[in-house]
Amino acid sequence: MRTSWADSVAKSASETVVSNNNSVPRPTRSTYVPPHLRSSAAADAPTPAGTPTERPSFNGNTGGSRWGGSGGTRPESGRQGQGNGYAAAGRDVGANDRNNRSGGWDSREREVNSFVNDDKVYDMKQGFSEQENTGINFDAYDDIPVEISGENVPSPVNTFAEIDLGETMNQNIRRCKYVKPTPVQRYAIPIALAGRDLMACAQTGSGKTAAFCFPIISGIMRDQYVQRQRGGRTVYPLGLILSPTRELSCQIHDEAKKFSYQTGVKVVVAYGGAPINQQLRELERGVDILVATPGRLVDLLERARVSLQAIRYLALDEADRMLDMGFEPQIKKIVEQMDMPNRSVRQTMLFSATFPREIQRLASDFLSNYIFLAVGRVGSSTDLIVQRVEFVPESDKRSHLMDLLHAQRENGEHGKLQALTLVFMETKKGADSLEHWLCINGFPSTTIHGDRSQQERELALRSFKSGKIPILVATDVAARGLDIPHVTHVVNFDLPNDIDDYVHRIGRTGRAGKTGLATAFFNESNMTLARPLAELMQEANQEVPAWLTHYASQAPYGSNKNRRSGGHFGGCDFRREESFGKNLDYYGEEIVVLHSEFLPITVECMLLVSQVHGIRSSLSTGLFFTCFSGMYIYIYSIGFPRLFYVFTFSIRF
DNA sequence: AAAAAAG
Repeated sequence: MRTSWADSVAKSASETVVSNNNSVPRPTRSTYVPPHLRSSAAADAPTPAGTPTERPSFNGNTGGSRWGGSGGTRPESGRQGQGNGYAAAGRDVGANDRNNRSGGWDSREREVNSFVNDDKVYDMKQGFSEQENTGINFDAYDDIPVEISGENVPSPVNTFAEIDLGETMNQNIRRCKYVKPTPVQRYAIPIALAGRDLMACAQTGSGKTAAFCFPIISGIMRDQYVQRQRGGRTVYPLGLILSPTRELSCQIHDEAKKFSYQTGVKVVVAYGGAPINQQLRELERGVDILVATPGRLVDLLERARVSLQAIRYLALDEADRMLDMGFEPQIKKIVEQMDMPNRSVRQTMLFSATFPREIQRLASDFLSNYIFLAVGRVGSSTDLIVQRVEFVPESDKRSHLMDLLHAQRENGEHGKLQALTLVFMETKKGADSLEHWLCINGFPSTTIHGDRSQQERELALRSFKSGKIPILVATDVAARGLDIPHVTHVVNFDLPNDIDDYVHRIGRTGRAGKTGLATAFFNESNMTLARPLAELMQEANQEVPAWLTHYASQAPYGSNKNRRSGGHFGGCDFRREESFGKNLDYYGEEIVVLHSEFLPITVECMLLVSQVHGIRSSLSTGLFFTCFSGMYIYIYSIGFPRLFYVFTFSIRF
C-alpha cells in the first residue's frame, strides 16, 4: 500500500483523534423508534405541507400512518439488543408488522448521536473561532436571484416553521444550527413536499443536501404503511440518493443521518473501494434511504441484495456529472432498466450547481411534469469568491505555487486559523508528484485521486479537513460537492477543459456564505477556456486581466460545451428555449431547427447516406432526437442555416 | 485526454 510521508504524519495524529471521535460506541443496530412515536404516533406524525402527492398511494393502502396504529407497536421492549425479534434481519413479517425496516425498541441512547462527532471535531480544531462554527452566514443569501418554471409551482416559504416537518425533525434542524432556510431550501422543500419532480440548479454549500433530504425523510415518516415483501436477503429501500464520488456519498450519508436522528428512518451508505460485507450487513439491518455510488449499487442489484421496487424517492446529486458520458449508461441502467418504479410513480429530484442543456435533455427522461429551479450561485459568481487568473507557463507552475504558499504563510492572513489550500491538478500522476515535491519543500500536503485506495483517500480527506495537513492536492474527484469548511484558497494549478468544472472546483471555497480565494494558472494550453473564463469572471464582477480579455476576443466561439447560459445561474430551463419541442417532439415534422449551441460543427460529418430509418440516440453533445429518413433538417452550427437531407443518422462518440 | 465508478 502506497502511503505518502504526509499521510504517515497524519495517521499518527488522526488516529488519536479518530478514537476520540468514536468514543460513543456504535450500537449493533441503529434504527430506532422514539418513544413518542411508539403508541399514539398518529397525533405526532408530521403534517405534510402543501397538497399531497398526486401519485397513486403506494399500495392503495390507506391504513393510517406508518408510525400510527397499534399493529406492531409495543410499549416496551421485552428483549435487549440482538435478541430483539423485531430487529432480526430474517424474521417473519407478520400481518401486523407495519415496519419491517425499523429496528427495535431500544432506549433512545442506542442510536448514535450524529451530532456528537461535530462537537468533538470542533473542539479539536482549537484554531477555529466560535463564531465560525455557528452555521451559515445568512446575510450572504439576501437578494439571490431565483428562476423558477413549471406548472403550478408551490409557493416558497420563509421559515422552517412554515414547513413544519414534525417535532423530531424540527429539533434536528435546530441541532444543525439552521436558523432559516437557504434560498434553495425555501423553494425546493415545498416543491418536494408537494410530491413534485424537481430539477434544481444550486451551488453545493447552499444547503442542497438538506433541500432533498428533509422532504424524503419526512415523506417516509408520513407515508402510509406499506406491507413489504422480503425475498431472502433482499432489502427494499424507499429512497435512493446517488452521487458521483464515494466521498460525496459519505458526506450525504453523514448529513442525512443528522437530519433523520431519532425519526426511525434508517439511512445506509454503499460505495466502492470499501469491503462489501460490512455494507451488506448494514443493509440487512434495514434501510429506508440508500445513499450510493453507481458502481456499487449496480453490484448490489446484480447480487439481488437490493431491490429498487419500493423506491418512491430518487435524488441525483451532482446530476450533470451523473449524466455525462462516463456515468450516463450506468445511471440509465439503474433508473430505467432495473426494477425501479417508473417516473410517474416515484418522485425524482435532480440537483447540481450547473445544468448544461444537453444534460437537461437527458435528465428530462427521468422526470415527469417537473419544476425547474435555479438559484443564483451563492459563492461562485458572487463577491464571496475572489477569482484571480495568472499567466503561468507550464514550467513555472511549481515555483509560482511555492511563492503563493510562502506569501500565504507569511501574511498569516487568517490569523491563527488554519488556512486550508486545495490544489487541483489534471492528472493523478501529476497530483502525486506535486504532493511529494511540496512535502520535501517544507509544505506538508496530501493527495486525493482515483488511484489511491479508499482508505488512503479517506485519510487524506480527514487530515485535510481537520487542518492537520493544510494542503490537499486533488484531481477532479474532489471537484464536486465536497463540503470542506475553512478552505480559504483553491488553486487551479491545471485548469479544467470545461468551464463548468471550473465552477465546481472554485465552489470548494466560499462555502456557507464565507469568503474565499480562487487562483488559476493559465497558459497556452488553456486557450479554449479563455472566452468562457473571461465571461464568467466578468459576470461575477471579477477583475479580468487585459491579456485574458485579449485571448478571449481572439478565441473562436467555442462549441456549446464551453459556453454558459443563464446569466448568473448554473443554467436555465431548456424547455423555455424556443426550439424546445421542435427538437424533442417533432415526429411527423419534416424540418428540424437546431441551434448552433446544440451541435458542434462536426455534426455535418455525422449525416451519412443510408436507407435505414432514423434512429433515436444521442450525439456526443448529449443531444437527443429522433430522426426519420427523408427528413429535412436545418443546422445552424456553421453560422448560417444549411439544409440537409437525412438518410440516416450516424452517431459518433 | 483525464477522471470517476465494481473487483
